[in-house]
Amino acid sequence: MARTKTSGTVAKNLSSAKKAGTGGQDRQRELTSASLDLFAKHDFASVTIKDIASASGVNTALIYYYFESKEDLFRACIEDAITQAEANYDNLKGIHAGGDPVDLIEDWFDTNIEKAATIRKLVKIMIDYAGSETQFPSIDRMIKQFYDIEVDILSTSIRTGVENGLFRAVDAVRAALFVSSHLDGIMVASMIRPDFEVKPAVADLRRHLWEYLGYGGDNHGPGS
Amino acid sequence: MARTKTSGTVAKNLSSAKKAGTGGQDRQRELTSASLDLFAKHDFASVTIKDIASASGVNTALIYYYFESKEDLFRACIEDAITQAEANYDNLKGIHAGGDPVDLIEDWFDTNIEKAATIRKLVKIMIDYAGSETQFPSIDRMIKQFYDIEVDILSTSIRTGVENGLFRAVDAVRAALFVSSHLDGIMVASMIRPDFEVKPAVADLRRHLWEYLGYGGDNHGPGS
Amino acid sequence: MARTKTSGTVAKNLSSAKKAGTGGQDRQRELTSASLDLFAKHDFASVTIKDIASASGVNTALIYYYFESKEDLFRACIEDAITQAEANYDNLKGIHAGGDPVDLIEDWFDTNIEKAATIRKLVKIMIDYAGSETQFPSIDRMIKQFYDIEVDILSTSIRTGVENGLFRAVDAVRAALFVSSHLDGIMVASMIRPDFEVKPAVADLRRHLWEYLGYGGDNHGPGS
Amino acid sequence: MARTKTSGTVAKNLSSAKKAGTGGQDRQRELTSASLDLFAKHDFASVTIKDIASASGVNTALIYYYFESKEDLFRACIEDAITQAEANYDNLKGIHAGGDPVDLIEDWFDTNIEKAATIRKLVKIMIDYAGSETQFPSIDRMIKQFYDIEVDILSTSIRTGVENGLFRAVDAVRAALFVSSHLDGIMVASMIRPDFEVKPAVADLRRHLWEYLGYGGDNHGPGS
DNA sequence: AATGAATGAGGATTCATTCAT
DNA sequence: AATGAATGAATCCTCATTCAT
Repeated sequence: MARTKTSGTVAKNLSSAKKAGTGGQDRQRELTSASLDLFAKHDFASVTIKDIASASGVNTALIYYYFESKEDLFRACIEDAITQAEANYDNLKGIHAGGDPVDLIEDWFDTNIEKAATIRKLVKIMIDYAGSETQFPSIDRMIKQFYDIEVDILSTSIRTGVENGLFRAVDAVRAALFVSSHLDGIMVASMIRPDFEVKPAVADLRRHLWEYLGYGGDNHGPGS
Repeated sequence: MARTKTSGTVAKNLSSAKKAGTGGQDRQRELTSASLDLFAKHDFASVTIKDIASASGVNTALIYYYFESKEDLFRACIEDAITQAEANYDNLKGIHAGGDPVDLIEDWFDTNIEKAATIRKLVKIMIDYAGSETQFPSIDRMIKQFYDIEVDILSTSIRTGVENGLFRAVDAVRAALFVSSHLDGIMVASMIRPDFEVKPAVADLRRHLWEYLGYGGDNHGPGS
Repeated sequence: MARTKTSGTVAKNLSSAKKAGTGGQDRQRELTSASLDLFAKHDFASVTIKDIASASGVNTALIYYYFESKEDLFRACIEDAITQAEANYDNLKGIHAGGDPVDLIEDWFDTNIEKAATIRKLVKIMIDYAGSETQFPSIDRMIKQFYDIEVDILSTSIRTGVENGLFRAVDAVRAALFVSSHLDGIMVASMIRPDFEVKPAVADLRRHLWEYLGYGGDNHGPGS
Repeated sequence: MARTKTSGTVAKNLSSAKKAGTGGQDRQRELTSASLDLFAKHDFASVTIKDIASASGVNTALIYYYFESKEDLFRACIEDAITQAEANYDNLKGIHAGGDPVDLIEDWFDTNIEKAATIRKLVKIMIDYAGSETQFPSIDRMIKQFYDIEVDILSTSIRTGVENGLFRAVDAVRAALFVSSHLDGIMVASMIRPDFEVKPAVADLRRHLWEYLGYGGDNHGPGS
């Protein structure tokens, strides 16, 4: 059964192009990109505007030309990160529309392994956001939407598989939620624990899922 | 099957005391406790010494009488939190030494539901620590040890169950790690996602585990 | 007794032009005018170039096309304001050259009531200038000249009236100075005090003057 | 007719005592005093916290120990200045309660000559306040009250004098307002005009008033 | 003539930390 | 053991000004 590696087709933006033509648009992305990296590594308060400016190779004041405040930049970062992540998922949905649910789930795992670094950043930044003083309704909405999409992709596939008689009759939403939150756990564990590795953990989760769904465990070996 | 509630026996922590006086010990705990709450809510850099002083009802300068620096206080906090969490596990081990592995695992779940708030704080603070500039070997050691204990408790029980023929023959360590990181995921999900609830999620994890271990799914309903 | 309204003939200012093009002249006046309003409302340091640009509907950088610096623009503003005010007085002198001193003084009062807003701005901006770090000899000269003209107009008229036997024998310069500084007081009072009104205050000053000069108090009621 | 020079009896606070005992109270006054001088010379926006700190010989941060913000300090300054000025007037009223109105008015002029520097500062700072963005109801109230007191002192004396047959029958309030706003004019003129001097101007105002009130012009010579 | 983008200098404010008491 | 006062070093943000187009 051919597993389509879709990684190549996923969004390719975010390159640090310096003045490529569109003017400020590029600079703006440059800045959010650099910020995202920093915010994903340290927390909001620890990252200084100067840090971001240095990382982007621009003057501190320029950041205020593009963003109203540090918080505004932070918000733009989360928005970017989520938008990106959602794009991955949309892409997945597009490719596998009406296709094999097994394929889609396999691709979902592949994508998450491949984009592990990005997802980790997103999870980290979301945790910080959750603990931050000021909340933005727009961000709240996006976060909810992001997880809704994730759970939707998985639960829909599972349900389809169940209906097709491929999988055991399970509660599709509950299973999806289980997988989704486990993935969060993997990201966090990889932040906290010394030698916790994402890849094998995701592979293990995949194996568990197939077993749980009662789907033949032949060719679903460790993806690495 | 009686489930022993072990929550009553909480650990007596001990941190980098500067003075040995009994009165000071109390103050010190007061301070670490207040700090832990704050550090668990916001991140290290966002919590100011003044915040901690206010929350503890003392003067800012007094904190420096008990702790060398903000970082020192932070370290003491993590130490406290971990020590406390470990005490829970030690307690568990003590009570079920040589006993029924099913009982122990059940109790482990109960404890985690009961102490969810504390565990969450610990996870949050560990994430912040992971992203912090300065690392302390002592903390690194404690974090590793904490997870080792957790995995040890679970894997030992599973292995015993397998040996006793209670459970299916599974890789005990791998299963333990799976459960452990899933629990992290639950804590994080409860931070990030709007209406994610810890209790049902833990109950679900418990159900999964029993099913995975092939252990009869009769009396293991949602634990309150 | 016909009171000639001189208000129609406002001065055509001219400031430190950088370019002589007719179009530029307009823009320049636009800028000084907008600036004058802002400087009259707030103080030099509080008014930003961006404020002025916004108020004039132009780009920030354009201001530097017409003026060398913010200070230069400020100087141009004062110059404009003074030039304008002086023009009013010159006009007055022209109209009443060799005429009735009573008429001239009456017209002086009328003008000051009519142009109260402008005079207020000028007074305010002069106060700011007085407290500013950098002084410009040209401005110093203009301020002195402005007050000299004012006092000259009044004192000349008074002296003429005295010589003609219309007024009591008073020290003309001292009386002029009295009136002139009282007018400043009225402008300032109208800035500071909640319900101080310029018109009645000027009317009162006028009445005082006539009484002081011993000039019949029949038709000199509240102007307008 | 003995003119009581009351200047000695007027408030003697505001000395720049460095840590004299009351603790922070002194420091606070020290800071407002230094600030008042600066705010009276330049405008709010031009005076930097650093300037104030330097002038007071303290660290910049200390200012924020005593005041919430620059604005708060500014407010405290105005309050101090007005309180001081009102104290002068209260003093005046106390001394001349039920006494000779001529004496009181004379003393009022003397006080204003003597405290000219202080009054000037107050007027200057009030003008700046009037043009400032944020208004404080407390300050608004104080300013109104200050002028009310001033006008009250003068008008009451005038009215008494009229009733006693000492003065011509004039509109007491209008006359008081005239004098009061003329004094403002003197202060402002002394800021703006190169060689305008306060003392002779006040002396001139005094002479005018007596003449206007029809009060014998013998011994009321130039006070300087 | 006009603008978007970029920058250096500075300004208000905060914060961890110390010191004298 | 506890506190008020004091400070140096950041940090965020603004602003006048310039440059390329």
